[in-house]
Formats: sequence, C-alpha cells, structure tokens
Amino acid sequence: MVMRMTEESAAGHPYHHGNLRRALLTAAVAAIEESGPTGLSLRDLARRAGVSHAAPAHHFGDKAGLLTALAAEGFELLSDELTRIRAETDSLIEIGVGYVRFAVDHRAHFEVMFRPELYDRADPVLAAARQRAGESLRAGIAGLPDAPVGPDAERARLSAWSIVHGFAALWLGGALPTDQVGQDPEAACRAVIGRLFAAP
Amino acid sequence: MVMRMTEESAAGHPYHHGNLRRALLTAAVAAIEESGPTGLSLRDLARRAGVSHAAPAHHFGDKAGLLTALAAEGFELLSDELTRIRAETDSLIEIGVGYVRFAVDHRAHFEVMFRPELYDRADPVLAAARQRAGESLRAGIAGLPDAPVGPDAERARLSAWSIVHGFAALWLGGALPTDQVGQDPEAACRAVIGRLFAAP
DNA sequence: TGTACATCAGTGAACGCGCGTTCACTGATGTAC
DNA sequence: TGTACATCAGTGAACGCGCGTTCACTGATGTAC
Repeated sequence: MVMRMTEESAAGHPYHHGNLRRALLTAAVAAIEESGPTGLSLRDLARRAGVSHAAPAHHFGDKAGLLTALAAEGFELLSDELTRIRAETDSLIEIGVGYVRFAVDHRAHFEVMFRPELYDRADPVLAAARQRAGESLRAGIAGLPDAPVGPDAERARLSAWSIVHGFAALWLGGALPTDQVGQDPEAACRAVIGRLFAAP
Repeated sequence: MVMRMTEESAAGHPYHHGNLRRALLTAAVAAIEESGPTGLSLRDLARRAGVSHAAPAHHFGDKAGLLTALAAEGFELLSDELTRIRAETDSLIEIGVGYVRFAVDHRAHFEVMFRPELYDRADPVLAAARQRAGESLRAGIAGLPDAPVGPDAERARLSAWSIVHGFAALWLGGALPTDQVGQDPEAACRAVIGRLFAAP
C-alpha cells in the first residue's frame, strides 16, 4: 500500500483542491442559508472548504465577484427550470408555482439574485444569465393559448411576475402566518395565484 | 450676549442631545438608504448624530434593538397610511398603490420590516405594530363593496398582498427595466395591479 | 521514457481597519425639602 | 428661593475580534523536446 505523498499530504487532503471554485459556491449557499448574504465572509467560506483564507481570491477576486458568480448561477438555474416546466405544460399556474418553488428550494441564490447592490451588475456572464431568465419568463407567458397581446401582454407579464415574486418574498421572509397558509409553499401558492391567473 | 456654558459647550452643541433616540433612527434611515440594513453600524450612526460611539447603547442596547424600533415604526407608518387611504376611498387599487408608494417613500423602513432576521420578532411593541398593520390591510380589503367572503376572502387578501409586495420588491431591487416600466412607480403599479383587482 | 521549465493553485504570515462592548467617569436635569 | 441629592444622558479610553487584502513562497501540474 503505497502512499503517494506528492499527490496527497499527510493531512489527508490534496494540495490542489480539485474544484475549489465549485466548493466555494456551495459553501456560500450554506452560509447564506444560515446567516444571509451580507454576513458572508470569504474567510468563512475558505474555512468551510478547508483551504487557506487567501485561496478564494484566486477564483473570485473579492466578495462581490463571488456573489456575482452565485447570482449568475441562480439566473441560469431559474431559466432552466422555467423552460423545463414550459415544455411540459401550457399552464401559467404551473410556471408560477415553479417560480415560487425555485425561490424556496434555492433560497440563497434567490436572495442574492434580487439584491443587485451585492454584486456586479455589469458582469457579462451575469447579464447574459439574467437576460436569459427574463426571456424564459416572457416566453412562458407569451406562448400560452389565451395569452394577451399588445400592450396588455407586458402588463400581464408584470402582474404575473409581481404576484409570484411577492408571494415568494413574503414566504421566505416569514411574513405569512403558518396558521393561515400552512407549511407547504407550493399548495399555498397555487391557491393564491390561481385567483389572478384563472381570470380570462 | 451671554453664553450659558452649562447648557451649551464651546463645541456648539449641548451635552444632552435632546432627542438622540429620534436622531439615531433618522440617521439609520439615511444610512440604510445608502448601504442597506446589514451594513449598518452603531458607530456610524453615532457619528452621524454627532455623539460618542457608545451613546446608542443607552437607547437601543444593541443593533438589533435599534432595528426592532425601526421596524416597529415602519409598521406604524404603513398602518396609518393604509387606514388613511381606506377612509378616503373604496378603491382597492388605491390601497395597493398606497402600499407600493409607502415602500418607495420609506424604503429603509420597508426593507427592515421584511427582514425579520435583523430584529427581535418577539418584541411586544413591534408585534403590536405588526399586527395593527396586518389588520389595516385586512380591513382595507374586507370592507370593500365587492369583497369576497368565506375562504375566498383570505385568498383574495394574500393575492392582493403578494402582487403589491412583489411589485414593490422588484421595483426597489431595480429588477424592472425602466424602458418598459418608466420612472414613476405609482403609475406603473397602477397599470400592473389593475389587471388583478379589476377582475370581479 | 525522461528531463527541464512554465504555469497554475493554494499557503501562511503580516498589515491595518472598523466594529461591538465594557466601564469608570462627568455633565446636566429634575425633585424633595 | 436655595440647597442637596438622586437620576439620567452621554463620554472617552480600552479591549479583543474577524475581516479584506497583500505578498513572497511552495506544492503540483502540464507541456515541449
């Protein structure tokens, strides 16, 4: 049984992490779920990933860089999810429910995505992801059988976005008393947004 | 011209501030509008109010204490505003517009109010203010001529709350592109929420 | 197959900073007599 | 009207802490020949 000390140190982990960038983003998600995005520190992420505190700077430069990458990833994930749902159904309600489910399941990403003061809005990767998510949302509504057209289309899109975003924000903020709305965000959301979307 | 040095020091300000509690809350609003609620530091507020850095502890204990007071004040302000509007009109749209206008005009309060992890949710003054605001919102909807009754009433209330809260959050977060929605949150909001509230 | 070298990824010590909190204190105010 | 005293509001020095950032460095990898 030969230990190759050039590849793995006595401490039990390799000198090169392998995928430190990914590990730092994952650690950031965990940290944000615990303490919110603004409490985040690069030193804490380094600790969670088991590397020295100066290592994160190699991959992200600074804290804003890391949060920019996280936001971009969030917009990508949301875009994928909306597109996936749209391929399976024509129901606007299901798209809305998917939006809320994304917010609850990816709380850390969601919180960062909508606090642009935390990251670099001009970053090209982020901007592209953001735009793609916007188009997924737009396409989800526009392609429906009874979708409105003309100036109404834009208003309908903003109404739909507002109601699902608002429900998600209130849910995440704990503003909705559980004795009224239950424990299941998906079921509660379905009842609430149905009122808007069911209208002709 | 007699200077009474016992009341006013040579530095030009009295030893006792007079209304430091109020001044610190006002300074907090300014600081939050600049850098968000989590960047807030008691030392910075003391600097803005022109007192020593240890003074804030006298009035609020710690940072959470100050934010609790600010959130409570915000719920009071919102409650007053909703009640005022309700007394003037039967229009649900105007109540919704008032909610959004409150969020934009009192951005700092609004941001803190819906981040309960920043303050002490159990504080009795805060809890009372919060409940009062909830009742104002409920009363605003329940009293309308065409208000739904029964289980629909609760769903209608959550729908209305979600859409105005979502619109406000998206607006404050800069998520709504200005070329689509203009510069005036009130006008944009009126168009967007009209779609929901106009439904019978 | 082996050697030399460039490049990349992560280290660890050092620095300066702003923060929250504590604490003995002093200035100012209000009240009892 | 004046004096004594309790109470309150704010001071300023001190402390320890975690942070971001810098920088010369070393371990590991990949490539050219």
